[in-house]
Amino acid sequence: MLDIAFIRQNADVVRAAITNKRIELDLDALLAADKERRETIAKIELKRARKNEIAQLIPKASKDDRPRLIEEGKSVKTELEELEPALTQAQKSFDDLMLRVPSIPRPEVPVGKGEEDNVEIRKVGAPRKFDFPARDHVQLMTLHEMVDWEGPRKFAGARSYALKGMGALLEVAVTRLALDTLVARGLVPVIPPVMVKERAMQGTGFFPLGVEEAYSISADGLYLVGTSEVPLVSLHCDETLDAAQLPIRYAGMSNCFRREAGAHGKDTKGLYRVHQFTKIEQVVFCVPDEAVAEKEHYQLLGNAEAILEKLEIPYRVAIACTGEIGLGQTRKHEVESWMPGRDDGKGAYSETHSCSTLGDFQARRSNIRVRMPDGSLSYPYTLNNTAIASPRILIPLLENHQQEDGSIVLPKALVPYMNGVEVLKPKR
RNA sequence: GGAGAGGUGACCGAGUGGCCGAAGGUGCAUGACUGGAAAUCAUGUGGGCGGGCAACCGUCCCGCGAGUUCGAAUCUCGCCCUCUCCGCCA
Repeated sequence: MLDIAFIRQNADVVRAAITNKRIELDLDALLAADKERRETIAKIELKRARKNEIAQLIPKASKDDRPRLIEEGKSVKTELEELEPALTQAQKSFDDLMLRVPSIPRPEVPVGKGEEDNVEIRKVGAPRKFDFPARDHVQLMTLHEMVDWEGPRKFAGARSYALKGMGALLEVAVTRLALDTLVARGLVPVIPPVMVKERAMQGTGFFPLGVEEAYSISADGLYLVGTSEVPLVSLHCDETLDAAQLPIRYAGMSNCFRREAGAHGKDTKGLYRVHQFTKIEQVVFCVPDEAVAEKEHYQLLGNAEAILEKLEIPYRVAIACTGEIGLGQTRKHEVESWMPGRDDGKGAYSETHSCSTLGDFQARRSNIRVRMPDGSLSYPYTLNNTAIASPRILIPLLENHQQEDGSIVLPKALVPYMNGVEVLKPKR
């Protein structure tokens, strides 16, 4: 959410952000609703002032004056009752529109429509050249009996799966490796609720635009989160943090649930796009200072890269263009891991991490404030980045480390987490 | 799920219809006192929204939402949350 005063004074900037982020929103409707709302407030407050005045006069008034005042009180009350619905309505449409106003992309974010307009920043590690026909993760996982593809589809539907055997152990291993890496770097591990109220989804910017993407538990009015960013940020909703306690850095671990509405037929093969997965997510609250946020952002990015390096997976980093960044994000870097089996075996870099700065967008929506050293109140900035998401990360892990006979040589850093197993041998 | 208790400012806690944005205390800030500190004394000490360059003014907020009333922290109804006991249970 943006400050309405900022929107009024910088309508052009906001308009550009709406266009560039490809958001559907009529800014003029918002400005009109704002005007309407303020004018109505002015009218109503005048009446309320009179109402309060009368109420104070009555106990002091003489017996003769009393009936007259009570009568006036009654009529003011009636007048107020006539005015108030207009305010409620104006406020409601104002609020609805405000929730759809995007944050302003930072200057370094390239303007663009889609993925093809993202700008690569660097490549780390070279894609491996195979001197044998490389298998994709579906073949490898089948060979190793790491996953049950068929069973779950009978009782849980499309895009469901069950990791088993070494597949299950690998997920535990990579998540623990990621978590340990973050803890060593000072993040506080958190296992938060994954069922949350609407306000958390709204507070973090996923609602109202993303309602279709979330599973809802209607009996209890709850939603399953698509990332632990939602509960982690919400942990501090309605709080006033002290600047001295910032930055707060969390490493959340949770299952994530996504309906993948609108992705029908896309990435249906394998474990790239699934409804339920496990993710370690980094979330940071910092003081509202661009330089500080900048530092935190690159630190989060660095953490993710460190994990990929431990897993010996080649990757590249790109900055996402305006059309690819979310409503609240002011800047997003994507880390794309090399997946040899993608693109019909030609291999491709594909997203495994996403590192975002949101400015005070989420803090405003979630009512999280910070008391600055000078005593003033402000909104903290929030940032987040994936540390690891599985099973997606298993795709590059298996595909990059496969041998001709189908065995997998595990990266050294992972071996302790696999109880000393260095090579996974195919079962078939 | 059943029975009961409770939700007031940073915290504790008073307040059962007008003089309550809210006593008192604690904490905090500033000043006085002190060599310095403690203690003491004095003063100050919430937020949202609207208006205003500002000083400031108005309005709203005593868990949330409706209602009664000229007037609600105080009365009524619904909801949420916390705690205790019982039941159930990984």
